[in-house]
Amino acid sequence: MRLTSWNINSVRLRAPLLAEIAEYTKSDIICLQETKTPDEFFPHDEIEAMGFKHRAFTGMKSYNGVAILSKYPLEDVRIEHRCENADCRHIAARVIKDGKEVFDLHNLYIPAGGYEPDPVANDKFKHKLDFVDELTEWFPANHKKSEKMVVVGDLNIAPRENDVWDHKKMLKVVSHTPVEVEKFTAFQNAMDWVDSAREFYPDDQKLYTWWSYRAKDWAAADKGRRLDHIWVTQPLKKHLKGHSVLKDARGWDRPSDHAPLTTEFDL
DNA sequence: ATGGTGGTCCTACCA
Repeated sequence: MRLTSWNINSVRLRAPLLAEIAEYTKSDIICLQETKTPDEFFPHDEIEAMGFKHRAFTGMKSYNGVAILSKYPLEDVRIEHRCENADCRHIAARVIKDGKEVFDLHNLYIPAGGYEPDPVANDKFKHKLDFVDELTEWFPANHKKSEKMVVVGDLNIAPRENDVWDHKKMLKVVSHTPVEVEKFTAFQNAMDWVDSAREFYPDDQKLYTWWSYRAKDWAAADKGRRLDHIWVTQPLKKHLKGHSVLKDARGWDRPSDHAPLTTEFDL
């Protein structure tokens, strides 16, 4: 089974690229963030044609929006809200293969947090920190570490030194500040989540999933950040078979600023 | 130090 996560930055605009990515990554399941599309305009026909007969999604006009596209049945779809806010940033479903649940899948889009890394001066940064805090409490309150679970998404935090192009320069930049990393780590530890990327690309290697649109030559500058993640609970760790970032997709025509990432399971 | 780009939807707002 191959599972991909991609911040698509408009599912309507980039449905053709999605088809290429689905084929290229041979994905059975694709989780999207920033679909930016109200549910009534979700591009079902194009996605059905890609072979994803099972879809769970929640969207709104212009902002946010998450979707799970699957070749396997999805059950018990849950649309969750954090921070007493109606934003479409968390959707979950049970993935069913051969009549049995293989895992409970959670697709997240954590707030980006604005520019100023100060929760007093910047409400967006406060929202981001509060959102992560809520997740840290919510998962253990609603699930057990012994469950087979997967969390994917644009978590908008690059936690490790080699998850950014320059650790020292990035310490004051939202996405890599110490307070974000501290809360991110607490969230990860709360369920003993396994970071599937770092199972295959150790901490001493640079690994990114996002490159700014504003860079003149994003590939040459390579000032990336690893903002997107695929985590699994401990019972799934032995089923991890590989991980890759489709960096090439960042260089395709009219790209998202995020590259897709794929984890392969022997499930 | 600043501004650099892109999506949505028409005016800013978000990333």
